Amino acid sequence: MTRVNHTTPGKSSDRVRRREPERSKRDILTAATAEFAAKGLAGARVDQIAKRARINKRMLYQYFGDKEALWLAALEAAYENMRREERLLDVATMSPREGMAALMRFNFEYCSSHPEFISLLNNENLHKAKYLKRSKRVRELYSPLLSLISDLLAQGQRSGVFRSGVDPVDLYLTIASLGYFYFSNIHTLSTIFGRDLGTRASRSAQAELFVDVILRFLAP
Amino acid sequence: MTRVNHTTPGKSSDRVRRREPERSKRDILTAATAEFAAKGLAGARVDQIAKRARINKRMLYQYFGDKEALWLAALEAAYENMRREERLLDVATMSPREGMAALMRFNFEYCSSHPEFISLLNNENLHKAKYLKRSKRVRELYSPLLSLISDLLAQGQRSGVFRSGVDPVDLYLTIASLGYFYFSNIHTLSTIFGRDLGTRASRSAQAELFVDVILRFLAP
Amino acid sequence: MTRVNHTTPGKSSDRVRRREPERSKRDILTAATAEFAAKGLAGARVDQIAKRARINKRMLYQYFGDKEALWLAALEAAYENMRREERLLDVATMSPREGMAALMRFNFEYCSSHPEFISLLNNENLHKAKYLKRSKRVRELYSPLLSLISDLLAQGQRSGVFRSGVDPVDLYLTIASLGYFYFSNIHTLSTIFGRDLGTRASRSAQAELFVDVILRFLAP
Amino acid sequence: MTRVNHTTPGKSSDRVRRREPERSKRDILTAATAEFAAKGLAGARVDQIAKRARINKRMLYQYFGDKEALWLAALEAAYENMRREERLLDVATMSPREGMAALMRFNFEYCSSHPEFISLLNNENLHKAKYLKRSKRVRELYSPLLSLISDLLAQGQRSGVFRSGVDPVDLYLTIASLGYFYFSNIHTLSTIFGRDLGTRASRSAQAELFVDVILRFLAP
DNA sequence: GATGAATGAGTGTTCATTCAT
DNA sequence: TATGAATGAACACTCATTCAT
Repeated sequence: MTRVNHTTPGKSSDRVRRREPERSKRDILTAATAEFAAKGLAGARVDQIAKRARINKRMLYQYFGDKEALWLAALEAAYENMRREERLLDVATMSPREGMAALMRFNFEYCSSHPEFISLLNNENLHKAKYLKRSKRVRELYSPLLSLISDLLAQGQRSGVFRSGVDPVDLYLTIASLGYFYFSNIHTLSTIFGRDLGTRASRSAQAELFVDVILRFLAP
Repeated sequence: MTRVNHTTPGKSSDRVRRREPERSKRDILTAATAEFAAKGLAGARVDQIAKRARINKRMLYQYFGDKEALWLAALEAAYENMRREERLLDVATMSPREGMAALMRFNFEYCSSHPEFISLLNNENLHKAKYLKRSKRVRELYSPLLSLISDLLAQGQRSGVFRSGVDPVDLYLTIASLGYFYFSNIHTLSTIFGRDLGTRASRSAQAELFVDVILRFLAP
Repeated sequence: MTRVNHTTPGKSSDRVRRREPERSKRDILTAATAEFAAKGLAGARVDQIAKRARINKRMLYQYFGDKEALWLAALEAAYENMRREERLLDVATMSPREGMAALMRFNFEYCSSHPEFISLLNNENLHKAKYLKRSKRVRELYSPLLSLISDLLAQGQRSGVFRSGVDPVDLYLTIASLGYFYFSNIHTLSTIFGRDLGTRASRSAQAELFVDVILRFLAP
Repeated sequence: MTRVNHTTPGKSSDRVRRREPERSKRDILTAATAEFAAKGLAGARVDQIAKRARINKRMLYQYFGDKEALWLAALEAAYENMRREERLLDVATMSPREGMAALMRFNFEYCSSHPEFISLLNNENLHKAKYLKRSKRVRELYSPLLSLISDLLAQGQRSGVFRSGVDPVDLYLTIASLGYFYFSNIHTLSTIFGRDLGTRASRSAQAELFVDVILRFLAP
């Protein structure tokens, strides 16, 4: 019944992980993202998140407060990750048409390879953005993106490849729509149309179609 | 132990409704649609559905089997309602450009006025269309719609207002994307952009923008 | 919605059975016996009994009162049926040893072919004979049986084939034990011994063994 | 909302028991055995078991899985307890006749003092040994018992006190029948014969009668 | 007499969260 | 810091019984 613990704190070979709060936190967030994405906020199970993260449930509450706060943390991380990768595109160095095409393709492909992003956003909208409204960070992420689109639009107009009169927010919404919807509804659409929309060929053709939609919309 | 019933026999507005199975069934489906749309499949509460429908919970199980079967019934009804209203547009009698614009506007406005449709579809996709796959009816609803789009496209090509080479399914996906995404993500987008995208003015402007996107895409 | 009923009461070809209360009652009792025997009093479902009997549930309550009264009715019927068949043996005309052997074999075989008898008795004992105590009829059934055993014993003692000093109730309990236990516990015993005790060969050998036990017990 | 705890920390008789999983498990099993024995599997209430065990219902599911697994655990424990006590008899050191008499008496008395054993077995047979079939442990308990009976039989035959030609399994079934039936049906039998079969005098006389039955059966 | 829709009190089971160790 | 046993409130689902028609 008595348990003697011979491990020395700091020893990396400890069977029980100790004093690695940052790693524990990251593991929890990764596990939470997977669980929330797979089952939604209501369907996700705190026990399952703790098990996936291989941490004790108590830690989860210690680090994040409660399930809802953990949800917000996962949501913020999803937004940040998306925008971070988007920034890496370095669209500013491209030609206006190439830049717009790259933005469209990135949005489409990111949605394809990050279903958790779509799932978290859909569920957050189910809750009328209740949790996102508490976030101070996410709103700031969109300002640089809209600036970038504005710059591309202005540059394209000057060089005559884009028409004038297109609002950057309108354009962003159009790009986002085309990128998001296909994967948000891929399971119902595949079922209804009787074919798998997730194959590489389908996705690739669809991406180019949507690039075409955008460029025709912007054409003078 | 004694139960006093103050209702008058024969009065149709009795608080306790009896012997009206069809009405009970309809009430359950209406209540279920509202509850599922508001909270998702996992978040919805059977007790709450029964209370909203003003029926005994037992009836719900008698008529629909279980929560999941009720979910599928609500989902099927949502699809059918959408396609039924769409058919009432009578697009076939319009000019090709008017018809396409009407389809785009209808999709956008239906999503606007039927948030439950979006919510149910999103949640069904969270479950990878598990329940929709059991449905025999929904798949049949899309065939007439695609025929209609094909006819409009062909007619527009013959009269020179549309270019050739546009696939009907691609076009449908584009229309659906633009109609769906805006309202699917309206809460997060409103939060991020700091303004209410749900106002009449916003919606109206957005609808015309998306009609423009579609017509430019189809233009020769 | 309106339903016109053209059937005349008394017509035997009615789709809906009418005015056959005795048959309905018998059907209910048969169905109840099967359901109670299969699942016990607590596990049996009134809905299932009504469905098996092909009658409306309301009839069941009309004829029998409630589930517990129906249980007692089934229990009484089981006892009566057993003793009725036993009387048909006409043991009184046999020699003492043949008569005792016949009683033993009958008990064993009746338990074999009427598992519902065992099941109902076991369940009634689970309830500490709570329902049987309300019965006025069952107690009377045993008096003739004990008289019969007494007569056989006396006759056998006079003719020298049985020893004296054997109490009729003791003997009855011994016979009943050997007949009952094997089939009451046939599933657990078959599982533990790894062989099916329900085969015709097993049963037949066992019956003769138990006849032997009884006759050796009675032998001078 | 506020919760007042009047218990003194450190006192071992705390009303709220904590951190004693083994004791909790044992308490659950004890409570389950009592509840199952009193009401059968279908009639037993998980709530009641939790209340009797003075544990939270959740623990019951944590430790045993579900009601049916708990049933099997109680059933296995009942078998093991019976065979464990039987082994303590140390029959092997007795004379053959004394040994057989001791086995018969033990079986009879164990059934008398452990009505839960009979009740659990009866209910398991109602379910056609569905749960016992999943058990790997119970089958092993019977092998030593049959060996013991075989040894006693052989020894008694060599010393001339038993006849030959008696099968150990047949003998075991006879002993078990005589021990089991009387108590399995004690309530219905007491009701029918109009006297309490559970008195010390009745039981004692009955035990000796059944010992007599066995010894006469084995006599040369 | 006969129907089956309707009911309220429960039934087994699960959950997010807390607390003694 | 870390553990996992413990909790109470709910959850989906079921039941014997009643009642309007």
